[in-house]
Amino acid sequence: MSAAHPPPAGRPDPAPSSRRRRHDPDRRDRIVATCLDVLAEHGVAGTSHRRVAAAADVPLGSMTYHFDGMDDLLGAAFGRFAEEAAAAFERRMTAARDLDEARAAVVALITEDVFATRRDLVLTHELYTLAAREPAFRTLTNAWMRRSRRALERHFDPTTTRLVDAFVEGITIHRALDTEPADDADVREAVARLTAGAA
Amino acid sequence: MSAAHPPPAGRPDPAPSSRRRRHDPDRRDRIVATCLDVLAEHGVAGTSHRRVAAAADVPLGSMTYHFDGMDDLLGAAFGRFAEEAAAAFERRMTAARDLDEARAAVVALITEDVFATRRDLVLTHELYTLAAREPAFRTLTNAWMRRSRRALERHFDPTTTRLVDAFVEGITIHRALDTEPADDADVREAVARLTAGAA
DNA sequence: GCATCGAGCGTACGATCGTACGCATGAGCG
DNA sequence: CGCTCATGCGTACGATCGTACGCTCGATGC
Repeated sequence: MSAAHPPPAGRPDPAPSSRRRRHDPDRRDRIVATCLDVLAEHGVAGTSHRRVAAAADVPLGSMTYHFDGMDDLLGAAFGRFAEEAAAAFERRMTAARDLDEARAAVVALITEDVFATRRDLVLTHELYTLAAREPAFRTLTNAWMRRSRRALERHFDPTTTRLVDAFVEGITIHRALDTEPADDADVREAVARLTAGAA
Repeated sequence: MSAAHPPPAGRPDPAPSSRRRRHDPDRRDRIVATCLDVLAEHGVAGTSHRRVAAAADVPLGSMTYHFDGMDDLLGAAFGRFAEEAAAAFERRMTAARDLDEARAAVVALITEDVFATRRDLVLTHELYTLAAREPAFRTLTNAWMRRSRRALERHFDPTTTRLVDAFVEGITIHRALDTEPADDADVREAVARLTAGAA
């Protein structure tokens, strides 16, 4: 923490300067991105304005300037996270060309670690926990889920979609908790069963 | 919160007094129980020694006396929670007499709110989140899961057990997040499929 | 070129945190 | 009946928190 900013020196590109260097959209983004790192490492409980500011190498004052308090910051950070996760999910699912490929995609999402880096796992649960307790954050998780489901519904009927979605969620938890998770083969088998006749 | 406790009046039995009233095992228990309430309401992030002490109506000093810091307190509280949850789960599952009743029990666990009061949902996720980030708490969740699974394995083979367990977990999340969860009938159907030929 | 104005940040304040330290107090023994 | 000692608690300290306030300073209009 000691010698923070680049400092007086730095400023990579004071160059362009053509028009407003003032309202730097970079700042806000960097804060949001860094906030996710801090959240992944210290959890909501350990995330403070100061810690994020230090990690993002921005002055503390920027925090209250760019965000209306802690909840606003958390909302922005988790919003971005959910956005990216949903996008990745969509990409994966829309790439599938038929039912079998869709099933394979679901299995891949679980077994490969696309969705399962420890970081993402932690962030996901941190968000879920927040949403479970505070309804305000549920609009965020709901939007995320809705989007994921829409992607699944390109291949499965709505009912099957909900079931598969839940199953994926559950397996993901078990992975996050290091509980000896089900074998890949068993997961494949289970997905097959859940989606039997489900176009 | 205002007028909580039974209060100054109470002390049901200062009576016995025959031997040591000093080491009051009640104190510690009440702190642990109250801590769970605080956790459910404010989350790990909002749980402090002071808040718990106030809610449990014990002096602040008791906190550091009975527990070696915050983590110890959290461990004790979540330990009790997991213990109770596992016991309830076991009771439910061991009551089933055959495969069909076992399936019904699993469905009941999901559809009825035995396991799904908002409070328990919140506490569960709060614990999972902690465990996802801090390995120390994973021994706790692992023990819980292992116990739950052993109960399931009275009726299903190990592989099926893991799959069903994951499915239950996933549906539970969806309920916690108020995402429109799957219909009861669909859940029943899904469990049937997952457990087809799984004695 | 200068006056003006708002974007952005440095700093300081009050609240609250976890924890250590030392005293009260009542049980147990002679 | 009094001494002793550990249990249990009141309190105070240093660190850290979120946030408000006011200054700096570059961009813009004349």
